[in-house]
Formats: sequence, structure tokens, C-alpha cells
Amino acid sequence: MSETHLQDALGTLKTTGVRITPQRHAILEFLIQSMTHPTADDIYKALEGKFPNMSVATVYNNLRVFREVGLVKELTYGDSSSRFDFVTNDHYHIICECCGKIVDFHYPGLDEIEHFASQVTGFEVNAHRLEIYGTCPSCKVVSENVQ
Amino acid sequence: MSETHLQDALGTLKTTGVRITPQRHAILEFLIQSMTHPTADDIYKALEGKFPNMSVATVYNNLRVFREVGLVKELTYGDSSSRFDFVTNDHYHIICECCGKIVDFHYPGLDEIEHFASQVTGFEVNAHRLEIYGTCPSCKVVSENVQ
DNA sequence: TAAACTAATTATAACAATTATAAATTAAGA
DNA sequence: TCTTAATTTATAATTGTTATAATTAGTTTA
Repeated sequence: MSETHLQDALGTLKTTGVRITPQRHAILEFLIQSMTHPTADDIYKALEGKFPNMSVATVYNNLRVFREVGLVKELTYGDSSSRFDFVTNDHYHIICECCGKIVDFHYPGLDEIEHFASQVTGFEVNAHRLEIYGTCPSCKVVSENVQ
Repeated sequence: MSETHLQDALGTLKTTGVRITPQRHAILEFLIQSMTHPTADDIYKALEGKFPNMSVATVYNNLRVFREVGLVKELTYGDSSSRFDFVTNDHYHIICECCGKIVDFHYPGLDEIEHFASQVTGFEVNAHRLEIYGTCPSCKVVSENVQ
């Protein structure tokens, strides 16, 4: 399954005329198999072993390229650094305010609110972003024990 | 109306034991009357005339204080710097991907999706964040003329 | 009202994420 | 294989934000 994702992604690069370098291959592979929505630095560190000479700039450059061709989504939260998410089918994120964990969940599109906003503001709507914030099960346990 | 907001905000500061300084007064005033969701630097520049000696740190410190007492919301988008929004009643934002304009609109809460996410993930839900992206009316006109 | 205490401001330096630059390298088509 | 333009690397620069320490100013208490 993730193998198919990788093949699809490489196909996308080919058709959009983006060269497939070993670094790009590795970054994509890591993003696909990673369930943790890594930061640029996470990716850099994870690939240090395979590419001892890789520059941080390469990671940033390629994440931008991937974003531009629609393979990757950039998630910006309050904290300093962006997180990157390989785009598969549409899903939303729920984020633990205690430990920062991000969990995916699926939900039918919010067409209604998009339509409403478009009516009210006169904008032409393209997309939306939704996140839910709360406390994950394991942090809940911890906070109960503290009390 | 915005006068009331200011009074309410000052009241909140008083009850939470946060000192009301001229700088804080001015930052709040600016945030309330501003319809543009300014960055910290916008605020700093706007108050330069009134407070020639004010430090950027003061702006950041106070925005953090305001956020902590719930007067202000920090909005982080892809671009480098955060934007700050005086919290009135609940509203959402629609953002123009062309010119960056942010427009408020009201919509009933999305309790259903919060509840759903909570069920599916086991999180305890606190809040959510929703933004709509699109093209604002004036940018639409421009892009039509270009074609 | 004055003194004392504490919080806030200022100026500055430090930091960290990201981007720009230029030289060296390399993927991919002819 | 050769050529060319894209990519990588190494490094420096930039920028938003935070930390620090000294100064200033609100607030409380006597």
C-alpha cells in the first residue's frame, strides 16, 4: 500500500518534470512510511545515516517542491516549526495539546460551510483547513493520576 | 461598540491581576479597532509614533499575556509571522490566497465533528480551528481581466 | 503620602527556522 | 557517452521570536 503511494508519487514527479534524485526518493519514502507528521529537521536527522552530506537546504527545497506539485501538505501550528504530511486521501487532524501527538481521522467534507462562507463573503472557495484540539487518551490518564 | 470591547478587555485584565500599562492599553485599542489581523510587527510599527521607545519585546510579551488570559487569539499560517486577532464572539476566517486578506464570518459551532472526532480517536476535545481558503472578490476581478 | 515591593518595559543579545547564494555535482535526454 | 540544465551542497544571511539584565513604573501598605 505505501509502496503504491511511493510509485504514484514518483509518477507525479515524472509527469511534472521534477527530477528524481536519491535524496528526493528518500524524503518521499520517509514521509510516506512515517506516521508522525515530521518537521524538516526530523527528516534531515532521519536521513543523516543514509546521506551524511545532505544539506538542510535540500530538505527544505524538496519539501517546497513536493508541496508545489501537491504531494505534501505543510502544517503550521503555533510552535516554531512546520510539520509535513504526505497527502493521501482527505483526512483531518486532531492534536493533543499536552504531548503534541497528531492523529488522523476521516470525516466527510465540509461542503456546507464552504458554500455558506462563499455566499456570505463573495469569495471563490478553494479549500479549507480544520483541526481539532484536545487531550489524547494517554495524557488524560496522566492528568487523572496527578490530581 | 468597540469602546465596550475595550472596557471589557480592561476589566478582564483587572480581574486577572494584569497591570494596565499605557502600552497594553494602546495595543488592545489598536487590536480592537483594527480589522486587519495584524502581525506583531504591524502593531509595533503602528504604535511607534505614540511610543517611540517601545521595544518589540513589549509587543510580544503583551500579546502572549493577552493570549493567556483569552483576550487574543494567535493565528499561524504558512507565512513566517503570526497574526493576532482580538477575541469577540466566535467567528471563522476566510483567507484570500491571492492578496492575503482575512475576512470574518459567523457560523454555528461545529459540535458534530468535534463529537465525532472524540469518539473515533478517544481524545477529550477542547477546541477546533477552521479556516476557509479562496479568492476574494477583488482578486477575482483582477484575474478575470488578466485572462 | 512615602516607602517598599513587584511587575513591566527597554535595550540588547541570542536563538532557531528558513531562505538565498554560488560553486560543485548529477540526472536525463540527445 | 555527452551535454545541459536542474539539483545538491556548504555557507551565509535573514527574520520572527524569546531570553536576559538593568531600569522604570504601578500598586500596596504603613
